[in-house]
Amino acid sequence: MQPRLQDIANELGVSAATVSNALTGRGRVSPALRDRIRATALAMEYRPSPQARALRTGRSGVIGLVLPDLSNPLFPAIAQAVESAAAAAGFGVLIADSRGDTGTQTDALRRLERQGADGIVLVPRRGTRLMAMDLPVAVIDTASTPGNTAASDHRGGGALAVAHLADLGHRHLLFLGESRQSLVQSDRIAGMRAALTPQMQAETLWLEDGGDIAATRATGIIATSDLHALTALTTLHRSGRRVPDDVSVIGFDDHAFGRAITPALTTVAQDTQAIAGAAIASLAAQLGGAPAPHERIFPMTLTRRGSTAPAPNPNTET
Amino acid sequence: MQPRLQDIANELGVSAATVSNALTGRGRVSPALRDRIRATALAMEYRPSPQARALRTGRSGVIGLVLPDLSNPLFPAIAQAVESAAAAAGFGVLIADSRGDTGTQTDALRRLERQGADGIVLVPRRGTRLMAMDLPVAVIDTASTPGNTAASDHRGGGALAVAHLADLGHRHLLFLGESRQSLVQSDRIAGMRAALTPQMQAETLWLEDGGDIAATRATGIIATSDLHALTALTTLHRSGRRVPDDVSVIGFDDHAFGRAITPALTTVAQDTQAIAGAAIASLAAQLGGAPAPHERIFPMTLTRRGSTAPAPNPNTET
DNA sequence: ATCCCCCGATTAATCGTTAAAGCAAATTGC
DNA sequence: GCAATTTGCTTTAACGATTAATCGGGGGAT
Repeated sequence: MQPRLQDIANELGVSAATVSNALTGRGRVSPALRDRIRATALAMEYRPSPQARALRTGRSGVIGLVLPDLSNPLFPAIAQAVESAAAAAGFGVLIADSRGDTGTQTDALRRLERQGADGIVLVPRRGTRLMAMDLPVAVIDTASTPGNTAASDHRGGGALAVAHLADLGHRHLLFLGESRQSLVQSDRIAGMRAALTPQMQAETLWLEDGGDIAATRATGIIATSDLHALTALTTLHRSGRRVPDDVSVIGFDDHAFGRAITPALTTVAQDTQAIAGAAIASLAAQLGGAPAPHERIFPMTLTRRGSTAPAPNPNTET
Repeated sequence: MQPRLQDIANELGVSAATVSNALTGRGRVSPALRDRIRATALAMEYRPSPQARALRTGRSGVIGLVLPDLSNPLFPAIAQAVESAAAAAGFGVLIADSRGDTGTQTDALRRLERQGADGIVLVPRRGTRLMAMDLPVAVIDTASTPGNTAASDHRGGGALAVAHLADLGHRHLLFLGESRQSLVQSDRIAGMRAALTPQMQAETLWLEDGGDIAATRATGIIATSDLHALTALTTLHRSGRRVPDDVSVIGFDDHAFGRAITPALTTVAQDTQAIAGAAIASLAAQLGGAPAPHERIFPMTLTRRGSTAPAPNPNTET
């Protein structure tokens, strides 16, 4: 059986309370005894019972992570970052996948609460209305979301992509989104639009409307995600246009497959580490009694790979 | 404050133990009182404290999930399936990402144990040696792994892919793997090899060795994952070979991007739901005192999409 | 020498739930 | 009709940690 606090106490002829004080460093224990206690605790491979500690202190050391859909390539990166930030802060991470549905999302939040999570990191399903919870919550979405805690500067990211293509001499762009409902996507496209120079023009194609990517005459395509960039890239290939020779393509979020394809995908990435860290820090602060820190926005970075190149000579076009 | 068992007891003038018995249905309570108790518990929105229950019963209702790498497109699907199977069985899921490293994997296992997981679902890093744990563990890997609990029939999956190409008249195949160390990959390729008909020939290319995919004269390529299939597909496109007109390509695991590309990727998928369900069932059985059920192997299924077509006419080749 | 204070430890009370034992009343068996 | 169960509920005692309250004693100040 696992040794308990009392076992260590018996071993040294002291009380369990003293052992607790020595290990947590909170009470008053003489330095000499403290060291002896720590040494024997180590020797006996003592592990405090998380359940007992949780019961007494009201803190489980576990936070919940609610994601819209793990099978969407966008989210595992966030999950990974949150997990590692949480682990670094001494928290475990309970996951819950809301599978797209906002109802399931509510269930997931309730379930995590029931399971004793100390706080929750929520990546909200689009169109979610935050319900009142008696747990600290950190929201990762966009600056446009009320109650948002940490997010990337999606507009700035969009601007980065446009600036990159502008530098390469592109004048005619296509912005590729999937759903107008997604705040992240519309923020990115808003940023793109705002960064256009007077010499440039751009059209926007929403995949939810249908429409043929290959029909465009744009020389640069910026998709709101790597997934749609991939669609663009393969569709273009198939219709005989070459990437990046004829058309340049940029994606978002730096998914693994972007490096697996030929040409590799130029992409605008989030600093998921920083965002996850900020979310966890916000929870930790709230748990420590501090008010929720204000929203933090992190810049995105563009990674240039093979899918972008200087615009083709206009003379050979038309 | 949350109502406690005692609060409900006071409300009805009974003892806390009776309330506990009524709610869990374990002790002896008259049906009439049981219903009254349940009704008031509902009315007072009573939620049992997971920590107190865990402390008393020694069961936390949480299982750990250890994955090699969430950023690898292969694993989120498994995570999602495990999460939903666990939720259905009333378990929460604590995730831990071992980030490739076997050392981190060991740490992750220890951490989950410390955090009070009742059991663990482990998708082992290649080359992992299972250490003895005093927790029930379910392993999801391959039938070739000693101690495996649930897995796909990877050999059978490989055979399916070969049979599909054989049906389409392909005679010369290329098998594309990444690492020989991966049991999953080598099992899949072994299955492919075994399914070759006498008229067929095949070469194997391991990406860890380097080598040019486009250099092959095979008319059918089977990659051990969608990711490598994607590499093959785009590399072929780039070198002027058309998919599926000149070369057919098959991947594994049915990742989301396989449907986003043009042509959509024919792929061999695992029944992740069934596997996750079996893993959770195994843990539940072990927690219930039963011996670990024997290994379960689930068939894979091939989904035909646009990347496979009849072999080109040999006359036009050469 | 006396008083006081603070250090260093102990005691005891909780946290909320459940398992086991106990006990009176109601029911059964013969 | 009386002993033997069964029923329905209560009491008691943990589970393993934290923490407020307490207490003895050594040392410094007066």
